[in-house]
Amino acid sequence: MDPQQLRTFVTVARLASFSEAARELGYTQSAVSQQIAALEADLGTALLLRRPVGPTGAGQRLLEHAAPLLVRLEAARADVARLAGAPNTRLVLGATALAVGAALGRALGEVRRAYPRVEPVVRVLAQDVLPAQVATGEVDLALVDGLAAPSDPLPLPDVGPLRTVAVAERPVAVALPVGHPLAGRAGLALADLSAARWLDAPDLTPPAARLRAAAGVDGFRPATRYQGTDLHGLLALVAAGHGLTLLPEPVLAAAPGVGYAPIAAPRLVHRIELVHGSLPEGPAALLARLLESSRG
Amino acid sequence: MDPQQLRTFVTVARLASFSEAARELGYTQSAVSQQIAALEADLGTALLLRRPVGPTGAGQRLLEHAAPLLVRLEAARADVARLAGAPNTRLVLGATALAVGAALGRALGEVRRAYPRVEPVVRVLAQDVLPAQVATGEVDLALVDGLAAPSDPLPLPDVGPLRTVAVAERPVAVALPVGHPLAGRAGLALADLSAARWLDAPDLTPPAARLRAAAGVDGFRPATRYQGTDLHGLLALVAAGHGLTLLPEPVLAAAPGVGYAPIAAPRLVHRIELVHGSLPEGPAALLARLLESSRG
DNA sequence: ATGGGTTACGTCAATCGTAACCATG
DNA sequence: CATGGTTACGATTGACGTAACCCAT
Repeated sequence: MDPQQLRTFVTVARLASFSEAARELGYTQSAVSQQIAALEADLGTALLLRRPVGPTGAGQRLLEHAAPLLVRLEAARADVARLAGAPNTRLVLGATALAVGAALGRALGEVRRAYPRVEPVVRVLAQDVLPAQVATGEVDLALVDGLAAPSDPLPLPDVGPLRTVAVAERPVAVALPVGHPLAGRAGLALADLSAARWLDAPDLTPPAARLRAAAGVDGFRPATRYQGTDLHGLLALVAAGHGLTLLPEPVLAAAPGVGYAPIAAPRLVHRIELVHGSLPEGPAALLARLLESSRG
Repeated sequence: MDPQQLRTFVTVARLASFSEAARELGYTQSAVSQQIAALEADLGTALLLRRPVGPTGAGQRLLEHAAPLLVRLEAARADVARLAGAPNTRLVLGATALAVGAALGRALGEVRRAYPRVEPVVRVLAQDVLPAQVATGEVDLALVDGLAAPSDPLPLPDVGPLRTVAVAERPVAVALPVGHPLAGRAGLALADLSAARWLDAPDLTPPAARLRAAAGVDGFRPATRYQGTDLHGLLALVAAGHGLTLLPEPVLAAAPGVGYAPIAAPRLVHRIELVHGSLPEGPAALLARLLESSRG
């Protein structure tokens, strides 16, 4: 099972065409055909149906394995390259939207003082792609926010040997329109809110499925979906009564126009975790040290 | 980065010898040397120091990536083979020691009635190797027990696309010698026991590091280490006052000679999860269905 | 001098491209 | 009949083994 073969296999499957895949990979259509044939011979099964081109059952299974495999291969290469190559003088930070805050601002300031020549880049991305971006070296480190039980780490996809450290932990509250009867109430149970209308903002807050798992009950039916990473827009929808959302309490305390009530059960925290691989000396390593020690 | 090259690399590193690795892999010493050279050329760095043979820094990093990568490759192959090969007529179940219980016994009985010709095999293994065993097809499915927050899945190593379902969940209690002042006490907090003497039984109960993380405090210093998967021996040590252990409450309730006290905080459960890949029709699939529906 | 990793070189297999071929819509 | 995947074939590349080499105990 050559990685090359796996790459062309996933490409063919994605484009549903041998010739398109050949073009994208810089091969002849014939070479692609031969690679697929070799892979099928190696595994002893047909992987693709031809005309129209699509995965067989076995091909479907292989596809689920192949993508993470290729990510991990690239991650391995990036990891040794990091250690072998020139000392990194850039600083690219990946982060989920809610992970960018005052603590990061302070730390970034110190890094700019120490390395005046580097221009830090902050790239806001979805939670589930960040570990892969770190592993493959597309970002140097990442700040990921999410909900978890106090004792448990965030459930992040495992894409290789990465270090994960919590750098901030805040209580969780539900955002409400001002004047909502529940606003300000203490001891709220998440399960009691399962029948309410919820806002689904996948780039900012945990999805409904996660809420159901945390509360242990069904419900949390999303009424409106908010696509975007902008907090103000989401809060405006909350204020207008379009639904509820779970957010860190300090964020809601500082937001005008919305009320909130802390969630007491189940015991949940909003946590920001720093994800990074090995960091040779440089601005990225400094930023990691600052964030780890600031813890806030 | 050919998988073959990675395999010889990890073998050379493990045996600290080119010639030994060549013997184990069925190559010439020369071929091994050439493969390592090619890999080093590909990655642009020295990976091994010669005479004595050992990994360089970059080699160390690559080793951390290579082992899981090879496991996942084998898992991919096994997964398509499962779907392509002859319908599985065997039944090999992997399980951690505490996951083998009455519910499994009942389910296994039904499987034997439905498939009188198969001889089920139950293989007791450590928690952290079971997912890999499932992925690579060495066992058909696995029952894994462990501690977790009620809403969170067990923290298992991710070795590929596997399905995980909770099949049983029980309260957690601390095992104590009979007559211990805490025995029978309700509302015990785990953190209050951090200074006690603990038994470290890595094959049966969560390690000290996990307890520290769950309780959020230091401590849980292991006094005695118990290597083995036999519950009775461990309980005998508890009864003799050699230390405390965390176990499912029903197990302790049925054990003579030991007392116990349920843990109220943090909210933890002892859960048994079923781990399996795709299961073509056969005894393994039936057992999975039975376990999933019994939930006990 | 010997054990063990490297290098040179010959052989064989694998892979790619060109081009002829065939099947499906 | 045309688009697109397969097969045949020749050329190139790469991988392994033998054997000579070299370096460090």
